[in-house]
Amino acid sequence: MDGNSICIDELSSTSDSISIPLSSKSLQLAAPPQSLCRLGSDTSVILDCEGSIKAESRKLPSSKYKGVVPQPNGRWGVQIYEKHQRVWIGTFNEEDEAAMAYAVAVKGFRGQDAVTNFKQRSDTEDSDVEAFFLNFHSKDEIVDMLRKHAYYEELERYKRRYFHANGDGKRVSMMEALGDLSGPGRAVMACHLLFQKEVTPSDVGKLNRFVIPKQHAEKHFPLRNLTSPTTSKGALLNFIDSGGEVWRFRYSYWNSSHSYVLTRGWTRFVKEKSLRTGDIVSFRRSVGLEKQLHINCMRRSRLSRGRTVHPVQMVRLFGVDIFTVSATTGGGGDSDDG
DNA sequence: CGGTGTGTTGAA
DNA sequence: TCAACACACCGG
Repeated sequence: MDGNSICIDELSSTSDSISIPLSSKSLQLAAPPQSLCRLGSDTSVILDCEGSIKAESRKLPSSKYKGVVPQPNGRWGVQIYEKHQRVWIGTFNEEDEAAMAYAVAVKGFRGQDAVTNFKQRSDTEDSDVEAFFLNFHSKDEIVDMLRKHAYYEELERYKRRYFHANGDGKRVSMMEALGDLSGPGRAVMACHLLFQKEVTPSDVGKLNRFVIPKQHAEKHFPLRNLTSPTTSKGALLNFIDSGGEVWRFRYSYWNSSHSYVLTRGWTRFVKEKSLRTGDIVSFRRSVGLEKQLHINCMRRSRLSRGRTVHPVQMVRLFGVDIFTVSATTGGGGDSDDG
C-alpha cells in the first residue's frame, strides 16, 4: 500500500465516508488552492452593512475548476460534456474533491492525455494502474462509481488485488505484468465487453435464474463447445468480479422457455451484490490467452430511468501506448459506449 | 422538504 | 464545449 494516501472523512450528511488518496507524487493542484470564501447559505444574505451589500449575494460562486459547478446548497456538482450532451458526474462536498472527480471522468472519457484540473504525472506506476483500471471499465461504470463516491475505494481494491496478484507485495511494473500473460497477473488482463443486460424483475426474483439474452448466449457462451465441464444439464462457468472474487454459475438451456440461463450460484450473487431490477450486469472476457470471464454489476442510475442505459456493445482494448501488449489485433482506438 | 441534476441559454 | 442559472422533481 502506498504511504501517500490520506483519508478524508466527509461530512456525515451521507452515511458513507469517502477515502480520497491524494497522491502528492502523482498530482498537484494546478492552481494554488485559494482561501475559499463561501457564504454559509447562499440565499438572501442581504445584510445592510452600510448599504453596500445588496441582493447581489444570491449569486453562486464559480469554481476555479473545469467541469465543477456550484450547487445552491454550497456543494459542488461535476459535469462533463460528451457528444453534445452533458453527463452528470455527481455532487461533492468539497470543491477539490469535485475537481478530482472531473479529472477521473475526463480521463475515463477522453483518455489519459485529457486535460484535467491537475498537473499529473503519467509516468508513475500508480498512474499506469489507474489507467488500466479506467480502461477496464466502461464510461457508465466510471460515472457510476464517481456518483456513488466509490471510485477510489474500487481503485484501491483493484490496486491491492493487482499487486497481490503479482506476488508477495513485490510491485511489478505494469509492462512487466502485461508481458507475462501466463503469470499470476493475468487475472487483471484487459477485458472486452461481451454484453450488458438490464436486470429484470424475474432475474432477481424467486426463480433463481438469470436469463441471458439468446443472441448473446449463443454468440459468447455456445453450450456446444465450451471448454468448461459440460454435462447434459449445462456447464459451470466461472466469472471474476471487479473485486477479484470468483463466482461460479451453472449455465444451461431451458427447453421449456427456450432461454439460456444462469441458475445455481445466481441467487447468491444477487444477494451479495444487492442486485435490483434495473441494475446493469456486464459480462466481459479477458483479451489474453486465458479468456477469463468477468462479471460486473452496476446500480441503475437514478436519472436514467425512462431513458434507458443502452446496453451497448463496446470494446475497450488497449488504446493507450503504454499498454503495448503483444501483437494481437492492432488494439485500435478507444471506442466506447455512448 | 432539501437537494440533485436537468432544461435551457448564451458565451467562448 | 462549456458554465450559469432556475426550478421540476425525486427520494427521504
